Amino acid sequence: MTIMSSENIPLLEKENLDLPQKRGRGRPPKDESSKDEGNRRLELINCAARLFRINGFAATSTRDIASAAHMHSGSPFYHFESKQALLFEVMQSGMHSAMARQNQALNTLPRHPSQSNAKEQLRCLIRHHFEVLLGTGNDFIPVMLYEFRSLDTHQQAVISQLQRHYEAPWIPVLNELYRHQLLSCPVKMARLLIFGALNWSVQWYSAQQAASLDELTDAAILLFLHPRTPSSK
Amino acid sequence: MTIMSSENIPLLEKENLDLPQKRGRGRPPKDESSKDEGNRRLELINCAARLFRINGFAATSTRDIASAAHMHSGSPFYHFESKQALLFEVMQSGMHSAMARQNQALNTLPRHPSQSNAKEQLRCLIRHHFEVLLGTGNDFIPVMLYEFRSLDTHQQAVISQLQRHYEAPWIPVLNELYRHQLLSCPVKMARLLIFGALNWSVQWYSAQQAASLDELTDAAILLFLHPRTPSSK
DNA sequence: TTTTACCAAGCATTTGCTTGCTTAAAATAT
DNA sequence: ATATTTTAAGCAAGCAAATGCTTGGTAAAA
Repeated sequence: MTIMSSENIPLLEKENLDLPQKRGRGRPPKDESSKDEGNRRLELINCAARLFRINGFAATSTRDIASAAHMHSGSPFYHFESKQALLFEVMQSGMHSAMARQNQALNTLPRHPSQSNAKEQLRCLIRHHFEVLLGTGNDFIPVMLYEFRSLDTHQQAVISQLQRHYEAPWIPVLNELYRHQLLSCPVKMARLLIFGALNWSVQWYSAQQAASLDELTDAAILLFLHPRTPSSK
Repeated sequence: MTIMSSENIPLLEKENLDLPQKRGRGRPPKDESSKDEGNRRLELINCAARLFRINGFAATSTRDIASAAHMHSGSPFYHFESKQALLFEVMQSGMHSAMARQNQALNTLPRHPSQSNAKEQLRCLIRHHFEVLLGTGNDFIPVMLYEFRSLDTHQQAVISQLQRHYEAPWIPVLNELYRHQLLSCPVKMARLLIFGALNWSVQWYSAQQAASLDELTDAAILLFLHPRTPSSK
């Protein structure tokens, strides 16, 4: 972003003069559901995630982020020690949220109903991953996928660890499918290629005009899984 | 990159004082194979491609590029009107080169040997695409894939057009495979998912330690294509 | 009175790009 | 063959804007 001369946010500055709270200076009221912990901080993370996703990390200035959160240019550095630390927080909170929701999605599946529900488990994992990648307001994971190199080596190690945790539930499922010959490609390679196919969707998917996430999931299953019994159906 | 105080390239400045040609000022000799057209300009494109790939477009300064090409900070602007124009050139020349080599690769295939060599054609296309993505010194296409948003709308349209040309030969091949039920997923979706799986490899592939490009190609074929005849062996 | 959450102002770099000049090879004229 | 002009390629210096971040203050809630 360019073309903005020093400290703007001009509209809000004028508009809110007569509003009761002005949402600016001073300690915020502790009212409303008590857990106010990091309310403004969270807003910064959300705004940063959106801007990082749209413009990329290096092309987004801390002034852009502050402005999107209706702050002045120096204020984000009260909440985060650096721009890079903010990026790191975006990725970390995105991963934790994604992992929590993945486990939740897996738990809704019927509990070990005999052997080969591996296919249904894969469908569930893929469907949820599309949600994480393409769902509205889910900017965190795309940022993680496309701005990994902007982290320092230590931060990269932490995120890699989280990614390994996220992918862990996929491995036994893929192994099972390989055992039953629904998957012909060795599991290690299959995992890399499948995640690639899914992750790349953030490049071309647009909510309007394109297929639904369910249809995407069906297509992916058709592409990756080979129906072993020609006698079926 | 940072930490370098004004106009450096200090080593070359001193070292080459007594060398005959100093490779700097003045018109370059027209010798050697006559076609010298844009020799220095080409060097800039190569250096820019490498740096853009490693650090990203926004995180690479024009000073970094100049320095990598052993020039001073303003000199690239003799050859290119802007940093963005240089990015555009990187992508364009990368696409033209990739398209030329793709056609060349397809032409080495045996000419229409009866019907179903579609599988061999797909293998050829995938193998070549891996080469384009992962071959040594091929920074151009990865830059195109990951820095598309840094172009303006007109440039994006031009590159999209080139991409459509590049993907054109894939479509009849995929249609043929779908007709023969070697591919179960509708062609349009299959194309998007397959390119995703391949393109994503630039994120994880490393020449040492990993598989060869041939092995990658085999794995991809195994994942995407369903062997229709269980009797075939 | 302490703490939280910010604002106001600005500093030090970095960055994209410009301007004016220089050098040496190539083209042309003598 | 020599002298002159032209041109490709770049250097040297720097400007204006943008950027990451710091410092000192301040209002309000606890």
